[in-house]
Amino acid sequence: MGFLNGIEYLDHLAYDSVIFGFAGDNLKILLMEYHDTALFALPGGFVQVDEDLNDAVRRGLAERTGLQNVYLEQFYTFGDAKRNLTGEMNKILNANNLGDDSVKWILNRFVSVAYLALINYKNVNPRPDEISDSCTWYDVNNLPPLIQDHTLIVEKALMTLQSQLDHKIPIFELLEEQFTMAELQRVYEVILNESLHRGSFQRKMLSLGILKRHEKQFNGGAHKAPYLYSFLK
Amino acid sequence: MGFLNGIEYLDHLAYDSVIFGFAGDNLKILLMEYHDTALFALPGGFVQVDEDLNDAVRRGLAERTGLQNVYLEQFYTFGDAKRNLTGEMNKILNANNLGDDSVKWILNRFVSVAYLALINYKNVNPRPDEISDSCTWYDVNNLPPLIQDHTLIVEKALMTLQSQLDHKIPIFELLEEQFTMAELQRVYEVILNESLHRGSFQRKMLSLGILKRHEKQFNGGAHKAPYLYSFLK
DNA sequence: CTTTAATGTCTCAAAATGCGACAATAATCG
DNA sequence: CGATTATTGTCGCATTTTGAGACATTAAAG
Repeated sequence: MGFLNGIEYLDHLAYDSVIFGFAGDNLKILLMEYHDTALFALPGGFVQVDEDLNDAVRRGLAERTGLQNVYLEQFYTFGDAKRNLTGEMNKILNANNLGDDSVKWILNRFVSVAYLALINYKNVNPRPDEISDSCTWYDVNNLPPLIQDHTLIVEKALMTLQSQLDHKIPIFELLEEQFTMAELQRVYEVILNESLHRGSFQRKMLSLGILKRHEKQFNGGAHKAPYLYSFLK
Repeated sequence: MGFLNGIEYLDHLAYDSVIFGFAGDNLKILLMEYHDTALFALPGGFVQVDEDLNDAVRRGLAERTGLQNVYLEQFYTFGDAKRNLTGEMNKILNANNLGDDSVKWILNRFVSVAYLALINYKNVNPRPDEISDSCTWYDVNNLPPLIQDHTLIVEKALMTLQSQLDHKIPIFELLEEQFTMAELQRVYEVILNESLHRGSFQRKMLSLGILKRHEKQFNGGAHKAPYLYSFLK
């Protein structure tokens, strides 16, 4: 077991979360930068000895974003023996004056269970923890270099999103309560990384019977004002 | 850490494998029965301290089935704090005279990474390990009661199979090198748990361009002899 | 008032799908 | 040995889904 701030955690087990938001025209994820290291990482954490794995991830997510009840899905567990580079972790520990023996367990090998979350960009107030300078949004197609195998984790998260876009993923978690058809289409296009035909997309979405149409908005933009939609539930 | 037969394993981390085969007209999975306990479980194991998680699972699979290079896919990690019922494990340890302190670590909480495998029923020679009486096939729709949350693990494996049947799953791993269209259709029907229209299924499969048609077989059965097919690769 | 560009909808062709029907075939049985 | 029977491969047809362009509508900009 390992201790951190007096709390006991399972050794060798961690989680990392790929937290997706949608802003402007692009998918973003939350990244943390550690003090004085220029090392970027996915927000992650450890599992307390009597805590459900899923609860641990929700706890960490709430601490980082202030959000409860977000859409959260486990997608893969990364367990290569060599995935933990002790050099990087040493640098982080030293920069934070955490070099004493009581936290040496953090340098051990860790198997990490990876989760993806879909959240509304605007509802979030990212909060860095004690050992990180920042916790901010980065464009998924323009990430800084990440520690360990975190780039691979992000790639796998994206693949999971793509493969599940048709069925299971509640895309509305990424959008405002009300949104235009163009915004919805843009989310699909960014996740699938391909452009879709406007007419066909609109017809398909409306035929699914999952959208409620509201009055037209007067959004101040030029040209014909679009309807607003929301997801039925 | 924990030791077993002089080998060191990561504590708190295990894997379980749902090994699918297709025989007669049904999906089957491999289950183990522990000595003198009437307890059934999925074949599983532990991860050595310097071993990749995926390698550990392949090692265990080879030991149980004698097979190398099988299709293997990680599908979920089960991490509830209460998923390990010490009563069941105690019973198993006692029945095997393993009650001494050196294996008490097995009674700890374990997070288990679950894998599914697709293998050819006929190529397998299931081998029980030291603490199990048997390692044999059971019809997926008629399983004995399983320990811990293993029934849940099987259900999730089946759901994963269903959701991936269209895209990613190499179904041919379940079949002989050559097979009839009726056999292939039966595999789909069993996994999807619904009957399919014969003509449409044949047309669809042939249109995919992934099948090679061979000469007709003389299978000794009555009626018109069907073509044999194999998957292109 | 005209221009411009985004929006909602429609039409048409092409493709995919559901479902039944038909002829061909090979073992079985009278 | 010929008729029966059940299975197979294929086809036809109606229906549904999809891809792509076209049109009128609309609201801001010039």
